[in-house]
Amino acid sequence: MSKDKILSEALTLFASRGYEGTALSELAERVGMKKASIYSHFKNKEEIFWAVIDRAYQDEIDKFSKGMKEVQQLSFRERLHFMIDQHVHFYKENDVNATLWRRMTLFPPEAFREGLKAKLLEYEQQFNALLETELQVAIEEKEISDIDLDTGLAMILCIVDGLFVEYSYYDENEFNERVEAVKKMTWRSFAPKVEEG
Amino acid sequence: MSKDKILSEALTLFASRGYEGTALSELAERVGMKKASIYSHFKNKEEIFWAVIDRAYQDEIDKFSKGMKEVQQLSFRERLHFMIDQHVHFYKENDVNATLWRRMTLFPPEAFREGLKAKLLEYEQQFNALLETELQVAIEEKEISDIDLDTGLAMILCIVDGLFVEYSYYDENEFNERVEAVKKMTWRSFAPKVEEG
DNA sequence: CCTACCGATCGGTAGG
DNA sequence: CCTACCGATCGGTAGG
Repeated sequence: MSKDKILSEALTLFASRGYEGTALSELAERVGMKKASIYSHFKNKEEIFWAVIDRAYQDEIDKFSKGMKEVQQLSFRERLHFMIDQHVHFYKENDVNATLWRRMTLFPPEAFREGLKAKLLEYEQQFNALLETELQVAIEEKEISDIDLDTGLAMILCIVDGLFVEYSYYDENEFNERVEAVKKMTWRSFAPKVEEG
Repeated sequence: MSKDKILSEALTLFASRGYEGTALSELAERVGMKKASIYSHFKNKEEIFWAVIDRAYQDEIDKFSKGMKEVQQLSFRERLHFMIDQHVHFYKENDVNATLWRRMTLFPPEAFREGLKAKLLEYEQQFNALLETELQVAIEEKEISDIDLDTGLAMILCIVDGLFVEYSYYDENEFNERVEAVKKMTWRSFAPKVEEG
């Protein structure tokens, strides 16, 4: 269907050039139609934007929650590393989606700032709920130090956000080394003080 | 001088709307002249861009190295917290400079990509050299665990990058709490395992 | 530093 | 899904 084709080409363009930087004439050319014909599928450019965003958002949510179900039986340390890896994997495999997300989080088109912020907080809440349970169980079972939940949560989110940024400005090898370093250090920050890791 | 005024207004605009998103007509209006008059100070838009970038780069370098000199006598734990605070302070006080820098790093205008990358690596090398010395001394004096230098470096950079992202999407109170949480956890990741912090 | 202008391109519409 | 447009705005120039 050409509506899908419009959305997937728009995703690529919005991610690489931004919203205002994307011309509908170029979008049309990639899809293989004239610019005016786009308007028989979408009301205007803004409607295309939100359709693209909604799709990218659902993709991210689905992949993350599916992944976490697969590692329930592992230790907290392993689940922590898995969580970080999974985000990294997302940046790599799904480069366009992640780039769009990154761009729209950091530099939203002025008019869409509020709407995008709402979507982001929605995602964070789902992520937080999941993480909070993880931490609580790990503390109760003495897998990690008795850390304040919000403190531990803030740390993991900060790490994930930091790697998110760094992915786009280091080359693959350098980035992979950084991921391993950060996983190691992050575990150290959670580990019970008495045992040496 | 109106050349300075052009540069400082251009900084604000490039940071908040990006290069292509900034219209010379708006720049002129903010400066208080007509668009055509800008061309008596600069050859074209591109020349304004590089003048702005060069200035922002020098500012960032100067402020960071000046700050670090003032805390040489403190403990590593305090210097670590100071470094994080200083970056946070930089985002807050000097929001425009930092925002421009990050935007141009992550989403450079296509034509300027190579030139910008060179500037970034230059900055990172200076930052790394400084951090490396900090870590080495702290390890030798047994203030922190015997951690691989690159690993420790990667951790601090990741934290700083993560907080940068988060600064733009949390409100002030929430953000400040996250900074404190992250400082605490980051210190835990460096601390010798035997002493409880 | 200004007025007056240029060609190119933007998002969007009319009408088929 | 097309041709043929629209007004608005872009970066930049001529000439004073």
